[in-house]
Amino acid sequence: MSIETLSRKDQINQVAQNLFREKGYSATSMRDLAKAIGIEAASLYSHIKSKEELLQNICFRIAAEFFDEYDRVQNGNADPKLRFRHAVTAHTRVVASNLDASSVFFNEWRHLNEPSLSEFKAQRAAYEDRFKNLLKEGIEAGVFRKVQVSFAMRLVFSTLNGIPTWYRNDGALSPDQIAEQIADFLLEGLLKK
Amino acid sequence: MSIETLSRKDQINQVAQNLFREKGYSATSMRDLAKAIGIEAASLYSHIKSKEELLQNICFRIAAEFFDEYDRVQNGNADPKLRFRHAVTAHTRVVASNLDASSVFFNEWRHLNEPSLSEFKAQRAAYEDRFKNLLKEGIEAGVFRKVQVSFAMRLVFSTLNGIPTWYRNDGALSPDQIAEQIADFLLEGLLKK
DNA sequence: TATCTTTGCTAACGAACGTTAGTTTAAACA
DNA sequence: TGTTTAAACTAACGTTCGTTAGCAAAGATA
Repeated sequence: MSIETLSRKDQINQVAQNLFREKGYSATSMRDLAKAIGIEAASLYSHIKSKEELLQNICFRIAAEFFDEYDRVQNGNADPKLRFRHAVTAHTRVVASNLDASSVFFNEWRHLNEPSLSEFKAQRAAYEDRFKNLLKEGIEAGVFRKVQVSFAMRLVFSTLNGIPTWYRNDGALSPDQIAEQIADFLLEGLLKK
Repeated sequence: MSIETLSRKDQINQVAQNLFREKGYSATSMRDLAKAIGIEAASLYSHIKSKEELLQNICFRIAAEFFDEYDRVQNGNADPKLRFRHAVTAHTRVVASNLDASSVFFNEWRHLNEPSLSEFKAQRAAYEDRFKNLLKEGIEAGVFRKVQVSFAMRLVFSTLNGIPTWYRNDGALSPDQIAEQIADFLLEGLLKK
């Protein structure tokens, strides 16, 4: 969907995602946002309630995408290695296909106020727990090395959540391609066997 | 060195590191900073030139630490695997021992103005090149899998630069300990061999 | 065409921003 | 002790902030 066919409200959300990512939430003024769209700052308020509402929408929409994509690829039948791979590739695809929103999700969530802030943290913790369980199952099945589950989960998410710092979705590598390569990297490591 | 024995200027830098990390550079006001120290905002300017000078000092001091620690552990004699391990553990130690400054270095550098911004990017690129070369040597020596060097470097730094999002230097795990474990993770991967 | 609703505008509010000027206090030194 | 210097203070500057009020234009509906 090109940007011209979006409703103004959707357009505001999309441009806000991009500006919040590039400049940060606090350093992005409503006048910056309005100017990027081509209207006056006050006109934004015909479509949105507040600046923070924009941040909330961005953070919780992409959070829902993470959950949805995870649930879609976890049918519960596969072995631990494959289930972990599916989770990693699902997460990677969501990030790589939504670079602006993901960046905001990873870096700007702290500017949420209560009660959104607590809700955000709760959802994130629940999502992280799913990956911890996958790691635990892999270790118990003897497929993964005996690493600390919580520690490994943090390293995995560090790797995945850094994607927006370097990946450009410009056709050179598709989201699906980097998803598979990142899964290989996490599972196999750098060393040749 | 406890915070009481610091010069006021060093104290300002230290508190600024912490606030810039916790709230972000733009969301941290000079009044916030002054209040955390226990003086008035205007009094800060007896010791510093500007808010941006604080950011510059933080970013370039930790950048120098990265280079220094890298150079210290690279004597050039070791094999590719060990040289890579030394680079990773050196980087990790600097991050884990300077969580506030590292966070600012990773996340707030974009608020630098020219010419500091270009200088920052140049230094970072030079540092990243050292890791790319280590990866290239490891692949050519047949020790590392044949991955894209630039891609692997990005994944490595994503893993390392995410440390401040989860690590607390509270004695449970020392910087040296996580450095070794992270190096294992990057080299060996999750799968049991 | 007449009416209603949506979407934009200009103007402005009160608050917070980084920073400067000018002054007072405290510390260091003669 | 008297003098100099460093480091704090109060007050305020011009700017920008998110947001609101009130009004005009444009589009949809009757």
